[in-house]
Amino acid sequence: MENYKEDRCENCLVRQLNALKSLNKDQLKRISDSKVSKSIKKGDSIFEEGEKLKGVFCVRNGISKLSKMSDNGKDTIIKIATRGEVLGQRSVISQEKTNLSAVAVNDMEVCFIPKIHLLDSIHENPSFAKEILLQMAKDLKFADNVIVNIAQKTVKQRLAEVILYLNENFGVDADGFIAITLTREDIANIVGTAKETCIRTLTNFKKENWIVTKSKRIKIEDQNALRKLAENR
Amino acid sequence: MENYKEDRCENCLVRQLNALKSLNKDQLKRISDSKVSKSIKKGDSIFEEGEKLKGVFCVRNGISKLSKMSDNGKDTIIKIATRGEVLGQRSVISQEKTNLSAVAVNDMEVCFIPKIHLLDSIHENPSFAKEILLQMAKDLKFADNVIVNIAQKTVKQRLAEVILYLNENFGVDADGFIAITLTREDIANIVGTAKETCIRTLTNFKKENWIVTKSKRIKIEDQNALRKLAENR
DNA sequence: TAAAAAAGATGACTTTTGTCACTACTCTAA
DNA sequence: TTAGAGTAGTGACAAAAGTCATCTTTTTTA
Repeated sequence: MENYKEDRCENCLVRQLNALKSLNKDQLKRISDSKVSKSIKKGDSIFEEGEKLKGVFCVRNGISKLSKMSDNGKDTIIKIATRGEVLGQRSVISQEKTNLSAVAVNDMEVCFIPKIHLLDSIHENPSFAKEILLQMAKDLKFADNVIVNIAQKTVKQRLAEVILYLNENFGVDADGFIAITLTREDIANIVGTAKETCIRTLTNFKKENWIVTKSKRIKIEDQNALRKLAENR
Repeated sequence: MENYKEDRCENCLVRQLNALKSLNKDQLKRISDSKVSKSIKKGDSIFEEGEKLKGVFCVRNGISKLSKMSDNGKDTIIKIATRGEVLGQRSVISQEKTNLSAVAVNDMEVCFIPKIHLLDSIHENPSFAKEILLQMAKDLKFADNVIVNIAQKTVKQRLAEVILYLNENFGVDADGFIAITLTREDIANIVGTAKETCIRTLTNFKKENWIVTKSKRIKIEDQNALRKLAENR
């Protein structure tokens, strides 16, 4: 956690939570004043599973993968977080060690908000607390979906779903390629399969002309076909 | 939702949330007065996926399975809820249709608490809101674990884990059998596998003398062996 | 309490997925 | 600019899990 520098980061935490209106000026100022921002290099970790966090991290720029290690030594990526999203909320709220690791997928800028501010605001400001509740409710619903998908769908279907998800959430670049480049292994770790199986399935999609790849990058050519597969139709 | 009867159910919601101290007398009385209790027969549903709930349900007696249907028509059981647990919280808080179905595993008694009371208490009482936040944080952590397990472990390992979980959470009866009897299909739906695979794996465990079964009921004979398997040692 | 329904169990077979070993490509840092 | 590290891709094979059919046992209910 070295390398901090003072900085106003435009109240990213607050903005992300859509709760700007629910914090008064004093609270805002207090949070804003205490923030420090930090640069993180691609591949470096923001925090590691098992760490006790002193606050939350708000993504200003770049992309982070949140993953958890299984007993067999393999990682599963639980979530991909981008600009505006808050990392470490869950464990700060429950005052436990974090159950996830956060690693930068590309160069990032995050700002750190000491936990006292988060906890105080929750306690003093019901609307703020409610915003956080809503955020967690959303995460929970998402998690339920992931569980059902992994439990019931094939790798083929889950991979199709993940590609569609990435396409929808990160958009495409000028050439139409999905604007987030993950390694095949990362994708496999989101899908919950082996790297080789992931690559083979991508090859399969290419042969069907549903996608095109250019080294790491992926472009969707037939969204409907992917959707049909993912949704079992 | 017919068949209500007036009843004080000892503030189950409040008790479950460990937040008794955080509600004042007025709030307690208001919630207590508005509660209605209901009997639900084994196999009947409390609510169905997609319903808009008018409140939450607190389990007074019996066991409920919370499940979600996949596109392929197969159920996955996300959670087993018992005495003191609250059903429908997530969707009431986010004011959305529920993403899960709740079905009674055996005869149940639940009490219904109109959502207005939950929402009001959250807004008026920071400690109460925080208790709910903690509850959801816990659920979220649990969900993360389930995701990693389904993604990385074999059916054998997950089944061992589920048996240990049931044993720990529901205890054993006079003969040492786990005090919750689920069908093999229910167990398969928790593990996220086919009924036949589940049965075969149980047979396997029996041959290893790790468990004993008596029709539906299961007794653990070698907890260490199961744990070792589940934890990849 | 007997018939029907539901659930458990198992075999045979197929499909899916994982593992290991290796080659080829691509990016990055000296 | 080039060597080396990291990543993509593929084949061959093994293991895990799913499906379908069938029979037995248990549970429910008329």
